[in-house]
Amino acid sequence: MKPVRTRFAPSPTGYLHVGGIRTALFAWLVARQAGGEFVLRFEDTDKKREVEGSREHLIKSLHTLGLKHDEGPDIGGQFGPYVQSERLASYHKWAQMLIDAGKAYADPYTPEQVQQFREEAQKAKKPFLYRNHRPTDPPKWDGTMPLRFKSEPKDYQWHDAVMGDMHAGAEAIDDFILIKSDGYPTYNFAHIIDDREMQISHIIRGQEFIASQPNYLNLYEALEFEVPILATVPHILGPDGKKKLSKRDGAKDVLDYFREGYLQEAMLNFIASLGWNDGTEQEIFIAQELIEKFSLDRVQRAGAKFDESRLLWMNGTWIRGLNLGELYERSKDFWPESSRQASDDYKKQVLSLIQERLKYFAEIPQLTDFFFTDLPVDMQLIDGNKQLKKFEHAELKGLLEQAKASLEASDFSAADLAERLNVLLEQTGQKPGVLFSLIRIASTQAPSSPGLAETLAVLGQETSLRRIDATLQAL
RNA sequence: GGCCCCUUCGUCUAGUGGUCCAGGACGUCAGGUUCUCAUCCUGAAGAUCGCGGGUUCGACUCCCGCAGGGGUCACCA
Repeated sequence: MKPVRTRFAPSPTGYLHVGGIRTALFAWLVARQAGGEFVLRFEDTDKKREVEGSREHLIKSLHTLGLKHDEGPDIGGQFGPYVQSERLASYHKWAQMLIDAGKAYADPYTPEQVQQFREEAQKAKKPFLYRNHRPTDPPKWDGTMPLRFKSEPKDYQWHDAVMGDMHAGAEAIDDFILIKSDGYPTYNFAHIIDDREMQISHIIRGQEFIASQPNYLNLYEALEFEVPILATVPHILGPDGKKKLSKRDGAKDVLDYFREGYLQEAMLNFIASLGWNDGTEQEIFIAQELIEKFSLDRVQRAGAKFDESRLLWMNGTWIRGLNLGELYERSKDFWPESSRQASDDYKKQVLSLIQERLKYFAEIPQLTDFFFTDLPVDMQLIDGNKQLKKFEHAELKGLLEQAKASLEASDFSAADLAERLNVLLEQTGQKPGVLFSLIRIASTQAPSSPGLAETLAVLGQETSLRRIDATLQAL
């Protein structure tokens, strides 16, 4: 049994979205499960499409999700370099071997001529096959023309760890380009050489490569390479459920989710369970469980739609599961401006009150602002309240005066406050819906808040009474 | 158009011939938890298993056809 070595091989052409990161996650899980290596490789053979800074961005995305690679451009490894543009000598060496064996030849046509062949095929409603135009006496390859693979078309059957048994006819095989006229290899050629030289055991990649697989098999044969285990992962579809999730259609950068305060664990859990399950009814998985339970053959063959509401739920579940100290550490960048002067201890008290209503950290400001600053008295909160609007302001004022008197005598522990609120209920003969709403609105000026007694306890006596006074004056 | 892949509640899915007039989760709706929001709990609606044939005593599960969706047919990956 060969050691398991998986790879994630993005081209540095931008950021990583949820669909891309899932392929990386699966590769990482397979490696970790087997105690193998997870390799990062940059496929930068298209210099025109390269985006400045995307290499760092890609690495950061991977690491933020906890997908640490064992070998890669930034950390090296014994099979480097891990950047295709630095491996040109290798591609040319193998290309020369193919030429010598009569299995590769120079493409004498201009791009315009090839394009014309393509259009003719299209017009005839036939698939375009370059090999139908294969030159009988190609010139010697001097590096200024593309180098093409001289294919040997035939039927193929192969096994895919996700898709199962696959097959394709000889018509799927063509003379594809190995080396472009700029001297760089195509993906089709380079990845095969790299995977061989880096001793990659599993190729886990997106569905867009399925149609090329017969070509690759043909090339493996010509090169006399062993074919790695193949696993084709279906695309994640956008919310419209049609097209694959793509940057062009506004798919979010995974780092954007972290900027909004999604937890790494939730994201990992969500992405893994999009199109994969362990056969039980378990929904929440920690990374270690994913490593233990993941298997390629339980990955769905159909593409799954990206459902953000499920991610939101999952993130809330993970937030609720964190202990307070951990939650506080993670949420530090998300507190509102108004909290700047507040102590860590105070903020932790606030956090414990909102923990169960928090779905992602970017909500913290709107959930907590009133804990840090006196909001202006908004009579609409009272006049628009379905319980309170039935009362005259004078009546409400009387109720609030009674409440104030009781609160003035409280030690402001949550227990004492709860007790006093109960007594007030009896004394005034009012329903909680009336009395509590009134006090809550007066002391927070927020449309919603955590439980009344706890909120008052955290706000403290001085602040609570000051706000109640402000409301009394407005009534 | 050729080739290839896919098709179970709105969404993610369980399901490998009878235990499925289809189970779970998200979402939605209703009720409960002394106020709001959220959590939590309970309940409800929601899939004639894409359609049509067959095989079988019996099919979501096997076979054939069809339709729909997707991928691909680049000197992009």
